[in-house]
Amino acid sequence: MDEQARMMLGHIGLTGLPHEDVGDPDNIRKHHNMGQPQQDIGDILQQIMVITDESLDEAQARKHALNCHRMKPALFSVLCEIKERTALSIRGIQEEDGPDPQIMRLDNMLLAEGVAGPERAGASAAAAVVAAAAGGSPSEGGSVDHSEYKEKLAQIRRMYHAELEKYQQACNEFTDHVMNLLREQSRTRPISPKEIERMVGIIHRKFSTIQMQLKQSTCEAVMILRSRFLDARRKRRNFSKQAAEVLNTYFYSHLANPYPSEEAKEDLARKCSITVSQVANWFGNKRIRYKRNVAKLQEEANRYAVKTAVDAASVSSQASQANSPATPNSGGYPAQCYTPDGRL
DNA sequence: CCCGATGATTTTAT
DNA sequence: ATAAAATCATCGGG
Repeated sequence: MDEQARMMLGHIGLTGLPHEDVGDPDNIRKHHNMGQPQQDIGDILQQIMVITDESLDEAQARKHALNCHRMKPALFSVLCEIKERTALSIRGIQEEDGPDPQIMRLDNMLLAEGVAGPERAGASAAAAVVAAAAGGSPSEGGSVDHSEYKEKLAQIRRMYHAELEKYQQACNEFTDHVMNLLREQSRTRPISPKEIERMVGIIHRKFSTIQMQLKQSTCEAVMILRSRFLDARRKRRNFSKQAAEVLNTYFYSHLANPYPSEEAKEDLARKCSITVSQVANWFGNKRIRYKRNVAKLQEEANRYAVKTAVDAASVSSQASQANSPATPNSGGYPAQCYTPDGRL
């Protein structure tokens, strides 16, 4: 972890001390016009530079030595000045910390699915979702089918929470460590609380991207589980013969406008022992499939009409003028098409 | 086991 | 919000 912390500090440049500036004593003298022997400053700087490469115990001793060095206050002020000059470029980095729509989306989904949120309440919420998704089973034993689903969902939730806690803990640990490190270092170089805060923000963002991956994969797992157990297509049963009879009767007697009102749908649902949404599904399917069939059959009729017309024409080729209208379409056979009329 | 029928869901357009 | 269209997944007969 120490190694990581050091690397992170180095990468992010939170030190605020570009190496070129620090490593060059002449540069410092330019900034700070003091006639000290550059040997001293160079020595101190050298120690600072190597200190991060040492083990913690070793570094502890060195740090102590540095802190007691007679040049320390002067160096500190030099560092302050250098930092002041470089501060502008650091300020240039925009914080830009939005609520992140991606993670919000995932959070909402997990919450809705009952993976996140309270322990038991989550299960009931999920059950509610299940019931809603099923569109209200007619009389099917609902909870029986969902026991396995709920079990697996709980399993996912446990895993999710365990991982989340692990990440949280690691994040806190790491943050603490970095903050301690920065506080420690603030004795020898200028680090404002605001910068520490910024560092914490950076760390949290890093960890939150990891968290997002966790949430992403959890969402994926839940969706797979959902489709595996909850998709009503997987346990569909055909309606009874008489139900089909009732529905077809209504459809064909309202062929001009086969859009039953809400009331009519309720009536049909009652007669067929199915739900209103099932009635709506049925009519949706029926309309499109009837239309498709009509279109298909009509096209077929047209094809054959064309063919017979062509045949007839070629047979009676000696005839001076073809008297046929040459428009063999208009297969008015299933003329009862509901589409042309306005529906609304 | 193949294939069309069929109920349900998802996507698209208005 | 609603319906059409596309698609999915199962059923049921050959």
